[in-house]
Amino acid sequence: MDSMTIMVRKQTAADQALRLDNQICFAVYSTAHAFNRVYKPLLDRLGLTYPQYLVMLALWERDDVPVKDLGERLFLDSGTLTPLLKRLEAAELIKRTRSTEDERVVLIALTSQGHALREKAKAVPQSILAASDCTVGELLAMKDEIVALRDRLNAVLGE
Amino acid sequence: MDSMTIMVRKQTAADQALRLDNQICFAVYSTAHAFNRVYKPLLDRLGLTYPQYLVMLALWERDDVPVKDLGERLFLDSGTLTPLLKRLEAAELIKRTRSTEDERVVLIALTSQGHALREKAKAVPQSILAASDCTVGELLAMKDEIVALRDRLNAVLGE
DNA sequence: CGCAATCGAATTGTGCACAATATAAATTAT
DNA sequence: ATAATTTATATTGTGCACAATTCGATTGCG
Repeated sequence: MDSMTIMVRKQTAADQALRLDNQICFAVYSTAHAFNRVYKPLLDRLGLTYPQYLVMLALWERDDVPVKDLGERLFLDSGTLTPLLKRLEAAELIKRTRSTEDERVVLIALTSQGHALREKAKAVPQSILAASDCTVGELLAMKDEIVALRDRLNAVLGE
Repeated sequence: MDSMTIMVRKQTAADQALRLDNQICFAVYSTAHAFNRVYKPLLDRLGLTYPQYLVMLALWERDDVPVKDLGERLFLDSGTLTPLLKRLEAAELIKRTRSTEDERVVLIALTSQGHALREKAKAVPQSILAASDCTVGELLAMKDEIVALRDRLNAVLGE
């Protein structure tokens, strides 16, 4: 009966551990979807998807950069970025040009329309802040915790 | 010059607000990807993707449930779940059967292999906990904050 | 110098994620 | 009971996301 009790306790601990890890990862996963759904109607007006919006945000801070650079800033690879960037080029928000110095790299630059879209995009953040129903301070604190977690996870991936 | 100063200040505030909201949503978005990448090698051994793993976790807690139920628990719709569940059925982890009481609903039940996979899955959470490099308490606190944020976002979507 | 190794993008194939639509079954209203 | 509406799932089309592979350009090493 002792050994049986121990077995039952071990199973319970494993179950709870599994449940815990799931809850945290699932919390992040489902919150990302929730954000996406809140952003969607706002970004529809700009003609952007959320990943495209992220790319534009990155480019508004610094453009004329290689695809590789964008990928490192956004944690995305060329398999994701290449078709996305082609769609942004088709929408005439960016221009893709091969570097003359190194023919392997493709430089991404904003068009005048791409720059102009920044003004319209300024309406977006207030709506999100309102939807989150948090103070700026609370969100900043959460962000720092989440980023710290992300960076530890990414550190494990880099061995 | 006064009016110009005001304009400049307004622009700076808008820029910062936009940057802030971006950082929080992007933090969640990029952390979800980081989790996915950490899970992948572990779940490969089980023959599951991360969304499939979430479905299995939900079913291990309660199965013989309609697709609708799963969708509500995971915040996913039938367009996502139907093909995913068909793949799990092809892998012989679940069985999909029309309810006899209400022919509209499809009930999802675990097969014996589906139940059995639970034992192998218990190896997963420890690795994730180790990768996160956090204490259980820290992760629980973060989870609660993130879930609270998610629920507020979802509340806005439901009007 | 020449050639292997590396590098940056692009391509291919699989699997979500969701909007919009379709369809069949059940419920409600008339 | 028949029509209109609602409900649960399935289908279609678009757009990520990433592993694996390919390809041309560049770098390094002997």
